[in-house]
Amino acid sequence: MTLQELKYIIAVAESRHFGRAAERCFVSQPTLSGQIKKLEEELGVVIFERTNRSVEITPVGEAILAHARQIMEQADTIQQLAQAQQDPLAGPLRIGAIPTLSPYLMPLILLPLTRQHPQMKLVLSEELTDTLLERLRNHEIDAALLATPVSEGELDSLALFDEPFWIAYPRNHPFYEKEKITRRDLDKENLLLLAEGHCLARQAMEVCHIRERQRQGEMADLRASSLETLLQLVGAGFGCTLVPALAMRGSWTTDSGVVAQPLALPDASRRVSLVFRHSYPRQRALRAFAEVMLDNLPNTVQLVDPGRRAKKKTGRKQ
Amino acid sequence: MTLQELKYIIAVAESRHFGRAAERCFVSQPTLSGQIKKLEEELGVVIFERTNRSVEITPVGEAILAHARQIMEQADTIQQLAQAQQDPLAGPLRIGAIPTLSPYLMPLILLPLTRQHPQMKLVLSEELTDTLLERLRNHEIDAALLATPVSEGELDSLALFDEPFWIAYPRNHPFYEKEKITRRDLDKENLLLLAEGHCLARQAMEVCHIRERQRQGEMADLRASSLETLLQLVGAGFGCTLVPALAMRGSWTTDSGVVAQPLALPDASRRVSLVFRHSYPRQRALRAFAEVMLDNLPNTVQLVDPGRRAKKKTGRKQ
DNA sequence: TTATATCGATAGAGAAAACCGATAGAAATA
DNA sequence: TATTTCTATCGGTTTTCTCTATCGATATAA
Repeated sequence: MTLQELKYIIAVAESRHFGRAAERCFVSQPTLSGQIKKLEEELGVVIFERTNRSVEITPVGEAILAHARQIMEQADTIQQLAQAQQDPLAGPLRIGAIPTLSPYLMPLILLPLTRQHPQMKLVLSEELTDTLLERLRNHEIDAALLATPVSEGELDSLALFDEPFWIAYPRNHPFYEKEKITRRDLDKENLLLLAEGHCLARQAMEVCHIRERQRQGEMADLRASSLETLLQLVGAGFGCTLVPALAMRGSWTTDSGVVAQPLALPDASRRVSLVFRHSYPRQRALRAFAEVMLDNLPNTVQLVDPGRRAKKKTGRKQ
Repeated sequence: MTLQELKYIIAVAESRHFGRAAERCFVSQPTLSGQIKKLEEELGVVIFERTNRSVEITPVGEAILAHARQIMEQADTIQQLAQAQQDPLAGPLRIGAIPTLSPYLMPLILLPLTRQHPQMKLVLSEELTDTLLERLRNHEIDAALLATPVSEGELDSLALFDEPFWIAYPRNHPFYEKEKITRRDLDKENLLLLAEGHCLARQAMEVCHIRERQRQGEMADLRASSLETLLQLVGAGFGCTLVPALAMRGSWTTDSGVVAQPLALPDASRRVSLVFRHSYPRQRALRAFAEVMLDNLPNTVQLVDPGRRAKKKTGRKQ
């Protein structure tokens, strides 16, 4: 049995004429006759009772026809499903992001995204890097916004931007007087860190040349579970900390006694990338998503493609 | 899209392994890979996301799969429909019969039929010859029991038996004294006839050498609408009439003052045949039906195949 | 009755496809 | 590094589908 054969019997049943049915199916009449005969032989059933001047469907034929119509309907639905999917942006895109990035980046891009790609739907999740990588491998999410590099064989990543780390300290702190804060300044400080598992904690230690062991002894009991908590701790005078630039776009200085200022260190930043499975089929959708992100980032971050901002402006003028 | 391709994606989805799926479909792995790739290209959609060590179905693939399963289910149903139909006796057989035959023949065969072919279902109808022929042409019935010959190009007929005409007359009629009734006797009689349209009326006139015109003038007002009525008229003394042998198997003589006796005329009979469309596909079912009929006829009729009764008896002894 | 037209079935040839075995290529495992 | 395990790819073969041309039967028209 073939979908084609079912199409043929539907055509014959509706036109009650082999010639016209063949025409409707864009095949010759012998082709159609042959195929129907083949189907009838395969099923061992006569579907059409035909003489030279009449084609009538048998009772079994009628029953078969009903199912054939349903099959063709289902097949149509499959075609339509595929068609709807053709727009690579359509269909929900499941994106995960790390907690030190998601709450500050997503608000910047959600509105522009719905403006530029109204058909695109996002399903967001916020998890630690390791969890995101596992969900990525399990096909539970389509892509993740991470601080890279991450070592994963079957994952590809698209580098988006470098996000500098700022130093946050209480207003009564000596840093408040300084214009430039160097690494030597940092070495003397009590650096507050995020809880285990946050990549930002490890990166902050690297920037400040703090070794794991040294840290553990010192202040294992003072690790915050979120950036917001961390800044509360800073405001309460427990120390200072490194925060990613995007988290500092509010008016933290005036509100809570916490001052943030850029670090005068060349490598005090993290590279944010969009990570996805090497075999992921809708990479065009991901790229469109990334484009919108890059077009809506503040100047506090440096795009990996430095020519991008210029391009964007000239693009708008044309 | 092909039913085969849908089978393939179902197999891959269920085994999550191209090699094993191919094995399950009795094809080689390259064949299956190629077919799935072709389907994906045709739909413009990736159904399976595959790496060297994992095969995962995409969300669209999942949706397509659901419909594919429904399609295969419908296809299975078609196969089963055809299978059930394979028994040519199964499925209702729509049989029409003329009114002068049906009430006397059918009671003889219904019981033996259900005994011999329990799966066979009959749908009976009783109409005049012309109506039956038209319903036959319109595919509203599958076969008709008629007095033949009937001139119809696209119809075939299977001759069953010759049913003699008997003469029925009131008990006080001079025929009661006679042992043999010849055509010369008939000529003098007032012959009652069935209403227009009954083939029996025409046949009776032919047997008695009555011409149409002559008849019309004489007794246009005395034509019965059924054999029962006709016999009532005979009993009431309005004349005598010809009745087919099967209608005379009861005890008419004693009950109603009507006497029936065979005619001593060689051609005073009608040939009863099973008539069906030349293109009718279930002729084996008809033949089985005819066999049961022939095996259960009384000796008052002559089978067309004279060796039949003997065969039947020897058959039972073995 | 004889020509003409219509319709489905059939025959033979050509084109398309499905399929297979062998093998490449990539990744994990030993 | 060698081996194993997968899927993808490559030629070549076989099957199937499709075509044109034609037959045979029937109905219509002359």
